[in-house]
Amino acid sequence: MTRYLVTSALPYANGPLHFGHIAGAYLPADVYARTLRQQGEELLFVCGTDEHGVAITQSAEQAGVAYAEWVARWRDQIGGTFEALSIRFDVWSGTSVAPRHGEFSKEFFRRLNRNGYLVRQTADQLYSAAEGQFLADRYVVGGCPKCGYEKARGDECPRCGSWLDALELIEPRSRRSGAPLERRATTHWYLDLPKLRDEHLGAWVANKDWKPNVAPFLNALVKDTLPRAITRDMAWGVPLPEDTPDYEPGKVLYVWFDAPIGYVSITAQWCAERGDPEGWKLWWQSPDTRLVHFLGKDNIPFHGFVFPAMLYGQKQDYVLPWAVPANEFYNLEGKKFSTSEGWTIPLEAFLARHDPEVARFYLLASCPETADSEWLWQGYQSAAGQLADAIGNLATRVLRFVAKNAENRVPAFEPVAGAADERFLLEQCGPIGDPGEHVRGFRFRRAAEALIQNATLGNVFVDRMAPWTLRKQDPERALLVLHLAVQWIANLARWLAPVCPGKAQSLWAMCGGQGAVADQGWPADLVPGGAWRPIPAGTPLGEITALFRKLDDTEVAAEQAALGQPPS
RNA sequence: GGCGAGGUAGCUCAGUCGGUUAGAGCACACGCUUCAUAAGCGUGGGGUCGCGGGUUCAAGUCCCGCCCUCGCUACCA
Repeated sequence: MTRYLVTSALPYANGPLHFGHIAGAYLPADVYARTLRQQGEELLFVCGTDEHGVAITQSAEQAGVAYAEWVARWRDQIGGTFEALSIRFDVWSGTSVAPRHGEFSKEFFRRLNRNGYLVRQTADQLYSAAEGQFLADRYVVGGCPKCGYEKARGDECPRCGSWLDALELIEPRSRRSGAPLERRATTHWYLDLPKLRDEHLGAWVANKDWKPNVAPFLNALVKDTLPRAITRDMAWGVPLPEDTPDYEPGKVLYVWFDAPIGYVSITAQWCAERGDPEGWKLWWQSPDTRLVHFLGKDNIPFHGFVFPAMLYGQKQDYVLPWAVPANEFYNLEGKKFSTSEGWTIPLEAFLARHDPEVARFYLLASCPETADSEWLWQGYQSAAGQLADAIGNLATRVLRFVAKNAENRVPAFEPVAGAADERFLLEQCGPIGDPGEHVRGFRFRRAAEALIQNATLGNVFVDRMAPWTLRKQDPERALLVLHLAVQWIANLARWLAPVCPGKAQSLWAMCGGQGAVADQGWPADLVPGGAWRPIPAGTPLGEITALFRKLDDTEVAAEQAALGQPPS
């Protein structure tokens, strides 16, 4: 049986997440996972923080905190963000704490080496004796060999724009400490991407059905690929296996290499916690698995080529990604999100004034599927209005009417007497959308539209039937109509559950539904006489409340005005 | 510089293999309705499809050139 292994790009444990990240790699994945699960699929949703790398060591040192504590802080902080937004992984961990992460990473390295996909190369790099480490190009400053500018960076000169090799800089020094640097030879391991491409990955990439915004980019990348270094001289990370030929201490696996292996080790953690230490193999090495990587476009090279190459190079029947729904970038009111400049929406402030479930809907409805898109406060206002007017108001107008005129219970339904009205609802009030189909096709904006479309269909039905008129002229028929309307709203709750889980639960309960709405399956058989009516006749309604609050213009103006204020 | 993506209604965006009069939502205008969160339903106005040329019976769609926006350019994850 097919099973789905869903991942979201591991966030780097060095700063907060903002709505741009959420809209790109996390919320769509969560909605996908919830939808498929509600449709009965077997699915595992894994994520955790990416916790190695030099950027983390520098930030931790600057903060005067041990590396492990620094990443734990961000792991908890980011985990809290997901929790607040109801983004729920089956397992949330991190690459420095998943119990077998080091073991898996070393094993990946060993097998790649044994299978002939690693090469060693020695090259000069700039070494800081004062800091006791080699420095990445971007952490080096010095004189530009082209224009003489004194503060050129190791990768690029900000004045003349030339591309630079850090070794060409005049009097190179550390950007942080200003300490002078020396050339020193170091030997590193490289992943032989050209070889992996020629054996299998090139054809795999060329034949895969990528999203149209991904295919040209990825094919160009694969064509020009070079071997890529996978080790670094530093202390924080997964050490090289000691049984490596010509082993030298002091080297760790480069963070980009061990990070995606986190998907595997975190899966193994979940399995082990359930008493099945070898269960990860079923998820990673069975042809029945569909591996789905959600990510932002910055991660396309890794998930579309490099990590698949690492998996293939194991020769252990690892599955390669089945789908890589890569989203573009998400901006805020016309500019990039920038935490340092205050051009962001701080989560605590947002939660104090707004509803995270409305944010989920709006982020989904505006998600950067095919092109960059943006958060607009007016758009958020409009989305809240759509939810309140189309869904919330449909519920209250129908349910309050039932409460007043039908003893607050789901009225009875006579299939024969009600057949014409059922047919009218399902066939004459507009096309029925299926948000689930759109979600499966990674068309999240369409899924949000389909949700509203189905709510509108309910409103059309109520308007055409006018139960307030029928009540006086044909009370029995009015009850049939109300029965159908309540059942339709109960289905709306089921469609809504992956996007706004809490609201959907409230809506379900208002209709008299028992248990968790996410356990009620997906609406199906929406044809006259079909089994699409989930609530038994006679069920008492739950408490009826307004589901969604709308924003007025002054709130929107205040939010817009708050942008760009540096964080206090 | 190189590579890639994009430019369609006031706003956000669809538009399949070239094929009827270029679509949707929001916003706006008018009408209907009064059950409901001043909500709902219906109708309508609104577009030189970035600019110029070409191919074709036919171009938003294919080809060439130009303008503009954005991203990447690999040891930053």
